[in-house]
This record gives sequence, C-alpha cells and structure tokens, in this order.
Amino acid sequence: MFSLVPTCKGRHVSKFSPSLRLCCQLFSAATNTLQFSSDGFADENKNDDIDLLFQSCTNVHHAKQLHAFLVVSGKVQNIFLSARLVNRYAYLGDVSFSRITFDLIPRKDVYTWNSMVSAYVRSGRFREAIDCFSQFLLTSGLRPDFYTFPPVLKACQNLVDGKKIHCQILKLGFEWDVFVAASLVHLYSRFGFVGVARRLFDEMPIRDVGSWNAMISGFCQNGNAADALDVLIEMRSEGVKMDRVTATSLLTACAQSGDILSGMLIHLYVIKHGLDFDLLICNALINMYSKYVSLGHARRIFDQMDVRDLVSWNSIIAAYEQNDDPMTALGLFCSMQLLGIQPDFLTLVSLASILAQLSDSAKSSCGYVRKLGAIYSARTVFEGLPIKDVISWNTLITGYAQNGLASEAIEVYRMMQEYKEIIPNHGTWVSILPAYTHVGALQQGMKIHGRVIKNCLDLDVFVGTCLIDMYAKCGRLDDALLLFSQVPRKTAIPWNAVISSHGVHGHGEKALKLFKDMLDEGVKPDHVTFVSLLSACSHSGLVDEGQSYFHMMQEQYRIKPSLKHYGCMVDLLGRAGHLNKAYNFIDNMPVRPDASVWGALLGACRIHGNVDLGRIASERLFEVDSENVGYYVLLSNIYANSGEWEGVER
DNA sequence: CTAGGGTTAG
Repeated sequence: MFSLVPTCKGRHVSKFSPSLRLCCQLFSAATNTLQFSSDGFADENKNDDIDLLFQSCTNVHHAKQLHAFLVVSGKVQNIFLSARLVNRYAYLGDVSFSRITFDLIPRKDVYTWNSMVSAYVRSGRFREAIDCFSQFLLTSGLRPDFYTFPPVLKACQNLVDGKKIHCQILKLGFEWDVFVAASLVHLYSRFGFVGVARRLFDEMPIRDVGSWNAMISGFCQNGNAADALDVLIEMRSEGVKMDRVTATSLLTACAQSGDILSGMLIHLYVIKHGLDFDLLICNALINMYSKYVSLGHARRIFDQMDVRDLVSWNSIIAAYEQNDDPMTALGLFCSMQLLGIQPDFLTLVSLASILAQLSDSAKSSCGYVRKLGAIYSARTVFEGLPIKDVISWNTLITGYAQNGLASEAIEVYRMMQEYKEIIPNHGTWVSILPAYTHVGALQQGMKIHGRVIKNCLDLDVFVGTCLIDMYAKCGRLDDALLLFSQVPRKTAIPWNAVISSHGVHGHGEKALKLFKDMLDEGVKPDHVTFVSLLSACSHSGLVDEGQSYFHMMQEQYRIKPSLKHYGCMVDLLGRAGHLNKAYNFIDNMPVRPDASVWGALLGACRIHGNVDLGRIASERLFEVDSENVGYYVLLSNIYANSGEWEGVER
C-alpha cells in the first residue's frame, strides 16, 4: 500500500488554492481505495478518480501545484500520472511544460508518446508534432497504435508528408479504423484532392457521423457548398442525423458561398433540434448573418447566447466594423475588455480598422483611443500566437500607422525584426515608411531605403512614393525629387507625393509647375492630386489659382469634391483673409460640413482676429464634434487676442 | 482531456 506522507500534506497543501486543496483531499480519499504497486503504478480501474483530480485544475498554476504535490509524494514516478500531466498542461495551453514533464519520464510507453504528439497538435505546433512522432518511431522501439495517427495526420502541412504517413498506416493495417479513415478523408480534401477523399470515404466499411462530417467539411473547405449540401442529403437518406459539427461547417460554407437560403434552413434545423445555444453554431451564424443578412440578425444571435468566447466577440466586433459602424464596434470591444477577455490578433486587426474608420476629430478627442493603442501593445497578443506570418505583421503595422499611432507601428516593426523567420516584404515597407515619416525619423527611414534597394524594390511605385514622401516631409526636397525622377510615373501616385510635399513646404509655385508637368506627360490627376494642389495654393496664398483648380477638378475631370476639398477651399479663402467669402462658401456647400471644415474657418478667424465669425464657427464646431478640446483652446486664443477675458474664462 | 470531423481575418 502506498500512502501519502502526512507532513507533505500538511505543509504543502496549506499553500494551495481552495479548489486544489479540495482536490488533494479527494486524491487522498482516492488513494485509500487505490492499490499502488511498489513501483507506483495505479490501479487502472480507478482512472475516474484521477481524472477528477486532473480536471479540477482549471489553469496552469493549479496544474503546477498538483505537479509539485505529485513530485513530493513520489507519485510522479507513475508514468500514467505523468502522461496525464503532459495532457493537462497542453490542454491548459502550456506545451513547454508538457515537454518538460515528458522529458522527465524515464520509461515511456505508447501512451506517453501519443500524449506528447497530441499536445503539440492541440497547440498548433505541427512541425514539432511531426518531429516528436519521428523520434517516437526511431528511438522508442515501440509500435504506434490506433491513437497515434489521427493527430499526426492533422499535423501534416503538405500532401507529401501526408502520403508518407498514409503508407505507414497501410503497413500497419490501420486504414479502416473509423478515426484514422476520417482523418485520411480530411487530409486529402484539405489539400484539394476531394476525389481521392471521396473514394476513400466510399470504401469505408463503417461510417459514423464523424466520417460524414470529414467528407462534408472536405467540400466546404474547398469552397464547394453545393456538393457539401448534396452529401448532406445522402447522409440523411442513410438515416444519419446532422450534429453540431455538421451544422457548423455547413453554415460556414453557406456564408462563404452566399447561399443564405440553405443557411437559414440549417438554422431552422438547429433550432428544431435544440442546438441553437451551441457556441460554435452561434459563432458561425453571427458570421453568416452579418455578412449577408443584417447586423440586427447577427446581434440577436449574439445577445441570446449564454456562453460567449473570444471568437464570438471577435465576430460581432468585426460585424460592426465591416458594416461601417466603428463606434458600436469600439463599444463592444470595451465591453469585452470589462469582462476581462484577452484580445488576440484578430481582435487587433478589427481594432486597427475601427481606428481607421473613426473620423480624425473623433480620434483626437479620444485620448482614450490612444490609450487603447498603448494597452494593446501588440507584444502580449503576439506572444500567444501560433502562426505569425508577414501579412499579419504588416496588417498590424498599417493599422497603427494609418491611425497616427506611429510610435506603436514602429514598436511592432521592431518586434517583427526579432523573429528572424519573418522576411519583410513590399507591404512591410509601405506600412513602416509612413510611420517613420510621421515622426520625422529620417535616419531610420534611410536605413529602410537601404534595405529596399537591396530587395530591388526602390523602383516600385508604391514603395518609391513612400520614400519620396519620407524624404520630402523630413525636409530633404532635393532627395525626394531625385527619387521622383527615377520611379515610374505614369500614374498619379508619385506625382501626388511631390506636389503635396512642395505644397506643405510653402513652394506653391513649384507645386503648380509640377502639376503642369504632370498634365503635359498625359497623367490623369485624381481626387488626391487636387487635395495636394489646393492645400499647396492655400499655403502659398494663391487664391485665384486655387479657385480655378477647384472648378477644373469638377468640370474637366468630373471629380465630386469631398469634405477634404471643401476644407482646403475654406482654408484657402480664410487664410487669405476672405473670411466672409469662406463663410458663404460653407453656407453653399451641398454636403453637411464636418469638424475639419469649421475648424479651417476657426483657424482663419484666429489668424485674422475675427471674434464674431470665430464664435459662430466654434458653435457649429461643437455641434458636430463636441468632445474635441483643441477647438476650445483655439477659441479662447481668439478671445484672448481681442481682449475679451470673460470669453476666455467661459 | 492519448484519437477523427467544427467557428473569427488580411
């Protein structure tokens, strides 16, 4: 008989959490009835008690406490218990501890190896899973069993590896095991060989609902919702009922192919069979309804769920974000925060896009949004990510950079460089260069220029334009022009950059000259060109020219002025002192002026000391953007300059 | 919870 060492119990258990303390009591109760042989093996008939113990560990900390307890009581010698620890750590998301535990097991059996392989697969570390499996074959001298192969097949990231494993399965004669066969069906369909998968499926001697699901999801993952639905009909004709997995994969396929009618029929089936509170089904429904039906439908599903996970939150946030409602999306993000749910990469992608959609004024008023940027210092999120490809990084960098969070963008880029397997590409340069430009980091920008040349991308229009912009904004207009002379300039993109950079440096005449060159070379200006041109005019006081370009844009190029263009015009008239003209111009605008338009007028009123119009402008401004403190400061400046001290106080 | 089939994105 094996008994717990009482002192261990007293000393260590007292430091445990209440739930784990309860566990240990259960464990000691269990050991009274458990038979341990002298080498520490448990009686296999009592596995249920041990399961209970392991299942009570709901986080890694608990598992480590239990682990320590098992070590001090000598039970870690038991390879069965150790393998359970391997599994438990993997389940709780800490594979590295699985590995440590695994390495310390002296005599490993098939169960031990299977546990380690599936631990890697569970956490998405497929490469390591395959390596572990090879090690198993080469070093253990043991024969794999039925349990070994399904995870290994899942870990195969290409068909060549998959076929090798398939051969081993054939040699061992495991191919008609229901689980193994389903995994093979899934493997072939994942890589597009739906025909091979179908043949395997048809030859299967026994098929359960899991086999059907493997076949159906095979079609779904190839974007073939119609064939998947045909298999569904076949399945039902054989009397096999759709389960939650079938429903989830079909709903996803329907959402992808836009077959909403079928999707809604499946939804009906789901309701009829009481599956309408299933987490994964609801997540799939949110996705489908938000894409094709309405936000309201998606929201109703979300609201009625009793359990929501990160995917649910990400889905509903993305739903609002992609339906042009960034404020609601941001609100949901905050609620998620308050519930203590940790965001992941997909949350960040949505957040970046939300920030991009919020108007500039909304953003500047939210010191709060900036704070979010800091909190979501991407580091924490990225640490837990299994897959980090270059596009993920680019997305994040762009998200920050386009929202004026340049230093965060630079921080993310810096982190990215720590991962040597990530090779920056074209998209990386296009996202990081504007960030350096924004903070005026010429040295860093030039470093990138060097790397760009090495990658032969300096003559790319997009990268080249970012470089032109960088040099120009950092005050190196000559270098900018030199680069400009080298990039292809059949499109408006590089032209816009040089025109705007001359404009902001007050070289209005040169900007107009460049615009003439552009027209002479037969390049068609776009709406951005005119924004650059109009602002160049206003910086240099070229009122008449600006007005004539504003007309040219509409009459000759049929470009409808945007709020940006209107803002430039107000700025142009206002700076030049034509304040009433500017005010009338706003009055006659066919669209509702936003904060930037009123802001331009207010700025002009400050320059020219016009208190009356300044007051009107600021009143309008507070109507459209009540939260921006910047305007209050501007207004109080106007009062102060004109000596109206009560106004300043107000 | 030593095994298969399932959800969010650029």
